Amino acid sequence: MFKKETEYALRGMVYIQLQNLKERRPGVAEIAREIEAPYFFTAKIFQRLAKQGFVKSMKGKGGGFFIDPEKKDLPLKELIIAIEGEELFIGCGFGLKNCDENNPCPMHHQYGMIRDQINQLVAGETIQSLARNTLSKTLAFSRENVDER
Amino acid sequence: MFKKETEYALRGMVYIQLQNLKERRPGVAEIAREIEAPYFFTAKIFQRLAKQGFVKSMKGKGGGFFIDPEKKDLPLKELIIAIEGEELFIGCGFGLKNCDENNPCPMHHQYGMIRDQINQLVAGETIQSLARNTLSKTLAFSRENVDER
DNA sequence: ATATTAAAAGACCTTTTTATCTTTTATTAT
DNA sequence: ATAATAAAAGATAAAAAGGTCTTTTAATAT
Repeated sequence: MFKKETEYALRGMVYIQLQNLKERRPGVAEIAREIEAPYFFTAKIFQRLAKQGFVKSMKGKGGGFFIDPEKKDLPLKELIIAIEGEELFIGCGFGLKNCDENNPCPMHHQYGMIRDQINQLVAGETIQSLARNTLSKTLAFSRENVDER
Repeated sequence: MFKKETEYALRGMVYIQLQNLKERRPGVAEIAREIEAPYFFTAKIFQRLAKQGFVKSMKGKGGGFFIDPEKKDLPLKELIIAIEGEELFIGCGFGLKNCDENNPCPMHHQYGMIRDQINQLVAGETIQSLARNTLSKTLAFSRENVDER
């Protein structure tokens, strides 16, 4: 569905957000290790995202990445479009350039529903909301490790 | 969503089926022209699909491609998997290798619904059913051209 | 028979995606 | 000040996707 670059970016952004909530600023080495992505590729991706303002960074000792609090509720869609373009969100399943209601491809209706659902997902979720999902899942999971006697 | 190769294959297969219904066997040149795909790339794609049995072909004068009547109700999924693999139908939206109910990615639930819908579409439709869609649309469209006085 | 037609085979090329590495610049703890 | 740390920049390279071309094989109409 998404490109590798997008997957790494999403995983990394959620990881950064989770660490930021603990008052930490992870560096590339930590991010790459935790999200299981190649170090240099991860570096390049976040360098680009920093330049585009999706993430902030600090150089030097104690430096690392953090998410601008003003941007933490930005829909995933904006981030994904910045990385891989909007083809997935507007394109035709058959690859036709002029597929619409008046000139529909053979899957027009069925594919339209899927595309709508994809749009709904990425427009509705944010890095913040995904981090919260993880947090509540982790909490639920760690509860199983609680000694309940 | 799909790879270019898959898009061309789907468009071409539906075109072949539509022509077969008119007792015609289109050649590569005609198919490529009609589906607006590069000639040699189209040739390669259908050569491969012929080898895999998704389509039959005849060489020489009057030759061309046609769909084995026994295969015309084969789900699109089989065709698509043969071309680009099954990643789209089983993979995690975050790109995690071990994403499941017990170890879900932050989008697990939401993405699962989309993946299910994709699977439903490609498992339910066939080249035959898509050709029928086109036919009924074309009919509806050409009706507008009918002089109704 | 043979000329013509059309697919099969496979070598080759280009672009995009994915990944790696080196050098430079900025920051901070000491 | 300076040593250590970490991101920025940018060159390079490997792999996959997308596309092109030439030669060979098979079929058929004449």
